[in-house]
Amino acid sequence: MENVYDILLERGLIAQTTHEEEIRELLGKEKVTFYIGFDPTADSLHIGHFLQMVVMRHMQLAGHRPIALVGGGTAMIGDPSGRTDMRQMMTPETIRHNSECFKKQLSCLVDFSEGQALMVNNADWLLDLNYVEFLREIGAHFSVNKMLTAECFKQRLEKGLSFLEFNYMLMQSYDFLMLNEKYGCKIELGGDDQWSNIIGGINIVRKKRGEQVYGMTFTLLTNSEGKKMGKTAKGALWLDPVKCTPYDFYQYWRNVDDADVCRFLRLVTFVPMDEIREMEKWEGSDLNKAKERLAFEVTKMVHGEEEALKVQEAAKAVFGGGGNNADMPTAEIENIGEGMNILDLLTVTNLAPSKGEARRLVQQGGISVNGEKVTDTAHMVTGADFTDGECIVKKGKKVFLKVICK
RNA sequence: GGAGGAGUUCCCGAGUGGCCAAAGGGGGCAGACUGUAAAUCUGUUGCGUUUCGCUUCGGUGGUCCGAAUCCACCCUCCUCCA
Repeated sequence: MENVYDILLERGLIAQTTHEEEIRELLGKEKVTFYIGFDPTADSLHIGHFLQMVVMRHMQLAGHRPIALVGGGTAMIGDPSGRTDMRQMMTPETIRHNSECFKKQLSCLVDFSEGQALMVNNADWLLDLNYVEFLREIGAHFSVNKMLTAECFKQRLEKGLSFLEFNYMLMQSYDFLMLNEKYGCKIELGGDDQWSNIIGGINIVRKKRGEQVYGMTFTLLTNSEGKKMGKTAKGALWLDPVKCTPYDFYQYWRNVDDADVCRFLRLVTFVPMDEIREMEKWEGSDLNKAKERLAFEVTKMVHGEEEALKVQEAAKAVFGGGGNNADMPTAEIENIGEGMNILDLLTVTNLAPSKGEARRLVQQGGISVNGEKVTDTAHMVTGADFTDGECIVKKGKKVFLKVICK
């Protein structure tokens, strides 16, 4: 069987490793327990976490044992790495709720059955720590001088960094120590912004237990311009279908830049490399096929095959014209009565956030009703526009909405 | 604790009494071109009952016919000193 390290490398997932050769050898010869941490700062994971989940799956498929560490304890502190502002403090209740949500979402790629993967919460050991003891045991091994030079604090040193957050690195390092002690965890994985925190953990495990452990970070999802991915108009690209509908999720991937398709196929899907290499030769509008594949594969993993097929059909119907539009996004309105002004229709269906914007959209020719462009802001939409109680409103080129009249 | 400096619309940033719903850039949205791509060009980007009205420049009060702009107090952040 191919070494999973080579697979990760080939797919472009690996950003940095502490000991390349040793890690590769270790992964090739035995079942290794490794961990990735997730801080429960929201009630859903997003696409950035998804990449970590993909890595866990690659590792699990290769026979290794993942530990998903939920940062119930560290979330009480807030990770300052690479951030320009302080995180909002979270209440213990929120953190607990969020952790529960994570568990469900992680299960879509990671198999937690029969101890093949573990899920633990660092609140279990962090919350009961004794301050003085902790300082003596762990704090003594960290050099402030060194920490201050760490890349992850750089921005914060200009803006201000509270002592609370400064301690985050110690907490996360302690996690590794505990996981190593309890479960024999040997590798810590994480996003590339976690590099400093991971190094801290490795050092403390070596100092306290005399054991050599390893760290590896993964590429952050960025587009060809180096910007962070996963931001949509509505916010982050959440995995939760309520916070980001499967249709929107699919469309997001369907619309990535030409320059990014193949890289994303490598990073976030399990499409065999042979196929991807073939797609890399495609050019021009042929790339649309690759984008379709990407969108379908990712949606399938997150929302299931059935849902992925549905939204794919919906997308084809909508953009291809005709066909089944049963799964197009919809909005309901109460009663059309004697007709409704187009501006009102746009605002009540949330296609436009305000009347002013609705007016602008109409004036600039961005709105169509049943395929007919509407340019008059006084236009009335009447019962005659509804067939079987349905009416299709299009905003711009890509946003379709089926309005249902009850 | 002391001395300075700053807080403007989604973001950066100009604006130091009326011509300010506030320059410029970024981002967003829409139009043209296309391939549901990129680049480019054009328009637009507080809210509304839209040749007009209303709300907004950290907060609260004040001066003035009139305040983002002046005054007082407060809050937050930054820099230097302790």
